[in-house]
Amino acid sequence: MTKEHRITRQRMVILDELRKVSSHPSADDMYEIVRKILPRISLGTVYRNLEVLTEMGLIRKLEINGGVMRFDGDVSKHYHLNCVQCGKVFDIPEDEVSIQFSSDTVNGFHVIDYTLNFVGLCDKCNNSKSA
Amino acid sequence: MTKEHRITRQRMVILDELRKVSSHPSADDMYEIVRKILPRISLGTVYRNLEVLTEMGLIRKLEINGGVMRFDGDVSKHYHLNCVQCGKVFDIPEDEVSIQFSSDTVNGFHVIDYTLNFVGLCDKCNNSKSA
DNA sequence: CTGGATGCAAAGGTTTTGCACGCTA
DNA sequence: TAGCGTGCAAAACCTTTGCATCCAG
Repeated sequence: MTKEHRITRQRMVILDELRKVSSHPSADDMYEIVRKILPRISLGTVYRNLEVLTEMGLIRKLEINGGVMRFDGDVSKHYHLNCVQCGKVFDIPEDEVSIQFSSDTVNGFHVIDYTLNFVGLCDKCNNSKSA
Repeated sequence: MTKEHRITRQRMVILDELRKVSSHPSADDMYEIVRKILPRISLGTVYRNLEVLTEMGLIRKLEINGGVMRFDGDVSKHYHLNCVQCGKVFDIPEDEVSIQFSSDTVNGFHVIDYTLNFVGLCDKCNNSKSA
């Protein structure tokens, strides 16, 4: 049978805090955030829980720009834009983008899922650039 | 002015070999491939050249599934599918997919580029699964 | 010749893991 | 009470970098 997942204080706090922020933090960012509430938590525990929560479908793991993994407490369908100027990651609602491919079979391959990430300039950086 | 880039034997062999394969190799894969031709080449040189060749636009750097970086000698526009079964990466021609968003401004963001990767089953794995 | 490129090895940064103890269910 | 989870620290991994030497232009 599937492995049992207990609700520990650490796991709960990590999930709660991740859901509060919109910054798409890295594991280390989460470590710093959670440490303010649970000062004795270890980085390993943060990594392990982010992994477990991802498996459970409660959070999403993002691979935005080849570097570190980022995490998202919002599991609803949406895309991301990585600002080349400030490096921050922003949400792009699903309905802003239209993507189509031959149902579940593209070029002989059975498509299960896809990831779509945008690279560009956020509102703030775009304005300060033209100023 | 822009930094000069010399044509060294190592750089040439790396580019040639990458163009020959369709496996989207990692830096370490490339190291093993190139080592058969230049046994004394170092891993650092492979990394440095893959970086330079990417800057020069002669190859592409791919971030397929959060793990290691992979490289592609084909710089024409196309997408990739990562097979969940065998882990290999396959090309998907541009015309198999249609993607649209509000020109260069999506949700207030200035879009410069985007990456689209598919996850699924390759032809081979899909067939052996149903067998 | 000049300075970009290489080989080697060490360092850097992120993520994983072994182990003894703690705590949830 | 069983065994999953935790804290700590070491290890594993991938990638970058310092340095003396080499070589392309």
